[in-house]
Amino acid sequence: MQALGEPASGGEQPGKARPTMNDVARAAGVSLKTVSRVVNGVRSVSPDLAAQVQTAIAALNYHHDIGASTLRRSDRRTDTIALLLEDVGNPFSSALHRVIEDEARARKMQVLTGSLDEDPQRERELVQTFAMRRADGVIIAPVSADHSYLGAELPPGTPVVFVDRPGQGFAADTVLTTNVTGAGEATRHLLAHGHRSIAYLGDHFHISTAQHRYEGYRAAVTEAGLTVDPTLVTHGLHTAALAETAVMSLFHRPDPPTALFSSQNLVTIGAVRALRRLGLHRAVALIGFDDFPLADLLEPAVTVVAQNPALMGRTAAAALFRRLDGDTGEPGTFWIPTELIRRGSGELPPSPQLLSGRSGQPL
Amino acid sequence: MQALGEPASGGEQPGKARPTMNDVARAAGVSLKTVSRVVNGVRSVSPDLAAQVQTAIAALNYHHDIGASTLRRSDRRTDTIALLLEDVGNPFSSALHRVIEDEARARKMQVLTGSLDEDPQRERELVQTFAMRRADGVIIAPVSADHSYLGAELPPGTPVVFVDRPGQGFAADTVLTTNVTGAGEATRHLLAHGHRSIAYLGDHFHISTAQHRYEGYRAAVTEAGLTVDPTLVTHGLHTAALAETAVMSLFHRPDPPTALFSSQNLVTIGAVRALRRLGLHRAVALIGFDDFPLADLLEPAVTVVAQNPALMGRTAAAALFRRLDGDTGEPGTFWIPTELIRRGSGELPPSPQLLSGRSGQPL
DNA sequence: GTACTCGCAGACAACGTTGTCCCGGCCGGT
DNA sequence: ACCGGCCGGGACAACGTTGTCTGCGAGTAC
Repeated sequence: MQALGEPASGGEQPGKARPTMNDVARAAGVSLKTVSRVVNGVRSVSPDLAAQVQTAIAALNYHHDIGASTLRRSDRRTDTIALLLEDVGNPFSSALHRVIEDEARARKMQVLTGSLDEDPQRERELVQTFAMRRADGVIIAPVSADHSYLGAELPPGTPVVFVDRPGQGFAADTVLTTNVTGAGEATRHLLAHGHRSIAYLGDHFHISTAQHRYEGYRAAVTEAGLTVDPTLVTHGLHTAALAETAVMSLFHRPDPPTALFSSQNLVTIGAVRALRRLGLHRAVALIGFDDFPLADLLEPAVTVVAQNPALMGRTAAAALFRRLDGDTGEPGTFWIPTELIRRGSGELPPSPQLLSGRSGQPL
Repeated sequence: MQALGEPASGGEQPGKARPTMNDVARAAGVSLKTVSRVVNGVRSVSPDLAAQVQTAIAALNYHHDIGASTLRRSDRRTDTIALLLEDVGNPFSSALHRVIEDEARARKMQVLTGSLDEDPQRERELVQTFAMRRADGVIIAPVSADHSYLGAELPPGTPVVFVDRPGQGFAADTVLTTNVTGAGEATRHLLAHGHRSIAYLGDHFHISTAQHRYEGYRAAVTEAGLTVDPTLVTHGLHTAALAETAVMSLFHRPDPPTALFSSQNLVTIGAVRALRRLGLHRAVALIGFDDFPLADLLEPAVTVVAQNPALMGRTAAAALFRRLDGDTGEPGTFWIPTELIRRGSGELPPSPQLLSGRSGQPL
């Protein structure tokens, strides 16, 4: 077996460390600065000299040191953007990550990512770390309730973009889903199919998207001339398991709802599980906020209000790059629309069985 | 509205750039080196001097520059690890990413990620980029057929770990799923339920995991005293759509299989879609390699051979860190076992309807 | 023919930090 | 009282690169 990490090809002095521009200059018989010019593609070097330098670079297997370069350059660019997400492992975050990586690649920039896990402390730590690494810009799906710290942490002029949730106390471009509108549309869709008793299943209420989705639900119910029944509203459902138990208990009451609106992915899945266990999956209407893979293959297929993470990511990246290119206009908010995808679960009519339950018989 | 990116708090000279250790030293009335010592937590500084320095740091809002620090330090550590994945947006890759981020965090290291999209060229480019950024170590889910270039690209001694697939031409620690065994177990499970005609649905055959999973299928079929029917073997199914059409055509023949083994996530999903469309989802047995969310909520729930991306990621990170800590032993291969999860689709018996099809009637 | 310009290349300093060396003072032992 | 060792702290150089300035030779306009 080959020795560990041993270079396969030659071209290097055995005992020496990596070659520097100085070594290349010596080997090519030119000055250090000329090597620098060649490496940076400055056109003023004569072609034959440039060729000499290239030969020496290849012969010595020279590698440019971006760190040293960044230190010396006047613009101090690291060609790095910092990306702070809820959890790089979840589908929404990783979809954002992917498109932002693609946009960054087009500008020859690299992406440093970190997961926040709803922990404001972690958010600050990561911003600090990325600031020490001199990231050129920061895209944050914020978790903290106060972002005024960004002013002190980041060098003045560092572009920041908030995505998915608004930031507080720091003016920056912001990319948001039309949460109120989307949740309203879902709720109205259920109302239009005859439902009058629609339960709301929400994530922690301190999360701004959860607040807005609840607001959309509330507004739609109120517009329809109904009042929101507080016993049909649940907040704080952060996992599928919590959502499942919440839905189970909803249907152990004498007057269960005939439809569910769930404000988030995992909650929707928990709701599906609960309805299955109760045998009510064909009886209770369900619309979930945020699409998820295989929603179309469930029985019934799940109607959702789909977000557009790809467009959100592209928009956030574009906003960041515009700032990096020197735009210093007022920060703006970009609204990314949702799309109601009808698949079946949201089009179920109110179940007579459940309605009869209202007259007294528990399920 | 607040001006863009304007610092909220004071403590900085308006026209000046970020303060350096020199500024802090002047403000604290100590030498530059003492500031460095305090920042690096060297214990030999007297407590009161250290306090003075800390005060100055806070007053000036000083931020350490890791780039300059790295350049000067003798060990040249950047506390960065490079992670090259198939696609940071797919569930398997992002699961790996997440655990590796967590392990890195425990060592105060950051992760630079990039997606390869099955493109060997892209793999080389990213390795080059990350080498210029002097990543301390590299974890690669390889795509290239030849990794001897790593020897020239990376500084000698840089630890490399291959994950999910083996690397070629460069000796390094490797973390692999037991693909042959897992695929064999799935196939034997189908055989044990009476199936004699089991189709294999595979990804591009140049992908090593696809080869190994096919090998496990082939071995199990052969062991059972049967011969592999080449018309039941399909390679090159890289998307769900391709898999769907492949399965459709499998069942438009007079002697369709009674069971399917799909070698990959998207292929499994395509197969499920096809069986649904054919109305055969309760008639044809199916086992998929690699688990996926909601597999348990489909009808019937999908039996899978689950991989363990979390354990793979932890193992890869641990191997990398061991090298960073100085271990120079022979590189090894770590095998991560699979687990057969019985959910229903893999336990269906051969369908009489399909078997009768064999005597002549097309479906 | 001279002066001016322009293209090209090199010498030198500097980016912000840490490694190395050295100095001054304090301690304890004789 | 003197010496040796130790410890806290500072001066200086260096990491690998690029910005700036200067010099040289050739081309061009008068």
